[in-house]
Amino acid sequence: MASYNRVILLGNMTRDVELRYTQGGTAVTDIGLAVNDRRKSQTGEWVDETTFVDVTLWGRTAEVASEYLSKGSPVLVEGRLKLDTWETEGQKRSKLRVVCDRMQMLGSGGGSHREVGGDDNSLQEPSHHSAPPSNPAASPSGSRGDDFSDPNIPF
Amino acid sequence: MASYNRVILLGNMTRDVELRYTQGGTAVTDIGLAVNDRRKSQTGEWVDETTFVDVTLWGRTAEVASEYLSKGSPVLVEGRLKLDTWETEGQKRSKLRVVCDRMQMLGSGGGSHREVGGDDNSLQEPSHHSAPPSNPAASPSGSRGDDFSDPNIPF
Amino acid sequence: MASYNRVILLGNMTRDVELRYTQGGTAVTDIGLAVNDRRKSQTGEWVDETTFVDVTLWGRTAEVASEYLSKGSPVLVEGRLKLDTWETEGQKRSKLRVVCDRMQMLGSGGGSHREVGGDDNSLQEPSHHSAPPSNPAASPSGSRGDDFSDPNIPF
Amino acid sequence: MASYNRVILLGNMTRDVELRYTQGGTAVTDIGLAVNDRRKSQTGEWVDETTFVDVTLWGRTAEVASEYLSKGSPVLVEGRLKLDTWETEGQKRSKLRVVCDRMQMLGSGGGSHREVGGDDNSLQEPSHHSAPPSNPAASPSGSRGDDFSDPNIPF
DNA sequence: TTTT
DNA sequence: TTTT
Repeated sequence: MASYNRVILLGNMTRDVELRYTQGGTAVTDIGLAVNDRRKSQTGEWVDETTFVDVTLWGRTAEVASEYLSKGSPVLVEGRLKLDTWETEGQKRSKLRVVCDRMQMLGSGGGSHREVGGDDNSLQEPSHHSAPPSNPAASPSGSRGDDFSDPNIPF
Repeated sequence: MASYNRVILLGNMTRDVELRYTQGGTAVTDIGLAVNDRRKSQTGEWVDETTFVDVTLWGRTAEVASEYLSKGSPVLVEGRLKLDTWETEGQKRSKLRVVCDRMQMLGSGGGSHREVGGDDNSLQEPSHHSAPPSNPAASPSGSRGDDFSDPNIPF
Repeated sequence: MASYNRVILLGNMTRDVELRYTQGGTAVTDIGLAVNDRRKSQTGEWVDETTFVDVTLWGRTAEVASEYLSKGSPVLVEGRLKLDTWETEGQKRSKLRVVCDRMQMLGSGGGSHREVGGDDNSLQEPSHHSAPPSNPAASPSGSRGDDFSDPNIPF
Repeated sequence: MASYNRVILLGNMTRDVELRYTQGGTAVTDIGLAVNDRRKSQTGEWVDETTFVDVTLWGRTAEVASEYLSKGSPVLVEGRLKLDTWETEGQKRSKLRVVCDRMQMLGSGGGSHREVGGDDNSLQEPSHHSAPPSNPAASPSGSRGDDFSDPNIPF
């Protein structure tokens, strides 16, 4: 019953980013990632083995990728495996891809520190994402600062 | 400049959960985890090596842990390393712990499927946590269902 | 140029283990894993989303799986994504699977502590796998104990 | 009983590498890693939070680090948490560090593809690391090539 | 004890 | 300070 699903990939983008938008206005994109692995063959030479993976980025992560990344860019993504299934001419088909939770750009050029996705990284309310939605009064935006002033929580 | 920080531990709790609350009303707790590793010694016997780690849980995750877990419970946590630093008698001290993003209970008894933390796992807006806060109109809660009806996004 | 490829899955086996052997006598098997994820739908109910993944186990790991696991068994695997490619009727096809480096059984019944794969977990020579093969004299099996007696390395 | 222990860090080295050797001739080093995290403070500014971690590298991995890395170098390490314990003046002390299984250099300058640690990445015998060392006859080096020619194993 |  |  228990389960866990985590993928961490560091590779290079195989194409430029093409942003789409849902009807609700949320940005989405499927980037292609090439993850290289060099392994020694039986004859002793090094053989490159490349794994091509499609990675879906949502929301702000997709927009940041679109703005800063392009074909060839190195990038680290963290996410989960997802299985898409569909039918073509009566044939069941399926494909694994990664849905990204977090993206870390690794551009050698830029010096910008950018990680997107995951929680919103706010210090004062580190776990707002797991706060009970049924009790919005527990963390109104106006009172968030209170948490941080708690002397017992040196977060 | 780029960075990444990820820890995944599966172990047993070394004590019961003691919930605390910040002034803002957010639940917090530091659980103790014992992670066992069995390694072969030089004489060929198996030697157990245990790593004890303190893991901080926030918000709903802390509450769920408090409700369902106790000393001895197996649990999987995902999070990041965090360094606490302080001074005692003029001595600088520091300690690594883990701040949990996600928790997965592994109780052999219960059949309940429970994973907490991370995003809120809502299908219709998978990355709301990374949505641009500066543009709330782009994803008002009343229109979230729209995203899901988008025919081009078989998420 | 840099790359990294890591997958960690916890799920249940979708079928029994069928061991095969290479001509060289190495055991191998492809297990099926069902990784469940429960997410909240737009209407508020919990929807189960299952990701089916094929995972290849090699050597001792395959043998242990064959001995202890069967359809339904919970298991945690760590490995990397691998892309298989082939042609069917002139059509290029490909499929992602996971090649397992490490397996951890999670059977609620058994109390046996078993993790297989990865290094051989020998305390006295923790990194023999990355020892220089060009200098076998540096770590002959007969002298391995020496490492452990090194007073400066409280490993 | 089950356990899992995995850490993945990407950061910058806080000092140059100082190689040591065990009596058995195995290289070892403890590198310092600074892992930066930028989080938004309650007042809306970005605050940098740095986690300093000691990471132990063994064998070939230590040597490669010593050769190619220095203070400031970006590097990705994968390993496990380990708890060191000792006594000072009757006081029990302990410290968490990471023992590295795998290292990936991320030098912006070099174009060299280098990952060290883990298995030896040989295509023809992917899981030799989990082969029973007590039975070398099961995989003599002379017969390793056979595995690869197995038509049923498109590894 | 600290890196970008 | 410790869990199975």
